[in-house]
Amino acid sequence: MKLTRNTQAKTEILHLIQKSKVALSHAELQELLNGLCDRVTIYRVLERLLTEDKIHKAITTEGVVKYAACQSTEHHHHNHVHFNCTKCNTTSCLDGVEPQIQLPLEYKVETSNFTLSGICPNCN
Amino acid sequence: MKLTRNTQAKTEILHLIQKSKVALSHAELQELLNGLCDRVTIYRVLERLLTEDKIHKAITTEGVVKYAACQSTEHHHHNHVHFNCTKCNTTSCLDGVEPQIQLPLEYKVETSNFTLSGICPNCN
DNA sequence: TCAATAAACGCAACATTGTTGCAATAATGT
DNA sequence: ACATTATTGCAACAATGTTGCGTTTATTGA
Repeated sequence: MKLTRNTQAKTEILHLIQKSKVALSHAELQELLNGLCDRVTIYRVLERLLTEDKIHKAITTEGVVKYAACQSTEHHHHNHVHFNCTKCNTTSCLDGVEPQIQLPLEYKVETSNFTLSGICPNCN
Repeated sequence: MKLTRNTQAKTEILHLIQKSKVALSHAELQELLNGLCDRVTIYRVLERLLTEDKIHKAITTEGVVKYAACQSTEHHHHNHVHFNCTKCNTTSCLDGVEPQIQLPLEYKVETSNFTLSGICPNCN
């Protein structure tokens, strides 16, 4: 495996994502980082964290890309559901929920994205 | 209901989406339209077609927004699954497939987006 | 501990995608 | 055919994402 270094930017970005209850967009991370590193660096760090399986993508029903920490490293399924609240504009993982889908065998699934949008319990 | 006019751009864009077997992005539509109308008009027409329920959005696992025609106007469910082939880079509706999701009652779902990514039967 | 190495960074410049205001145009009802 | 107003084109802008390159810095081994 290729060497990947734990830089200040990478450490801080991962911490931010991990301690956040909701998935964060690039713009939100940039805000939180408050100039600690360059815009471009954020993109590159996120790319690295994705390939290292430290974080995963959640895509809202509007097409906005957000990032969330991967939980249990052990049997962590990426095919869980994300919920995007249109009121507080947060996206979070519904960890318990796993969608059941029966699709024709000819399809080979590699990645998936399930996102529901609406009103979350907090805003209800 | 407010008046909406059937302009040349709107008619052509809807035709393109309807006769296409796969969902089309804004960029792909612009290419196909070959200068028939402005970039901005395409955005506005798509917006109108969405509110008129003539088309619906499909969002790839990469966050790219694509548009597909709504099929049977009668009992057309928008919570079907889209499949995005990473080889031929097409996104299409899996009309028969409907995901089963049990989520806590406190969540009020308004819209949803289910997208699988991988290899489609044609590229297999 | 320190020097060598290459991963990671900052910056600038660019590409793509989406939005807004306003004057000109064209689709509809009469 | 005409008046009304939805729709368009254009220009300008904002937001988002990418690339190249010279510099910095985290790591490894002497």
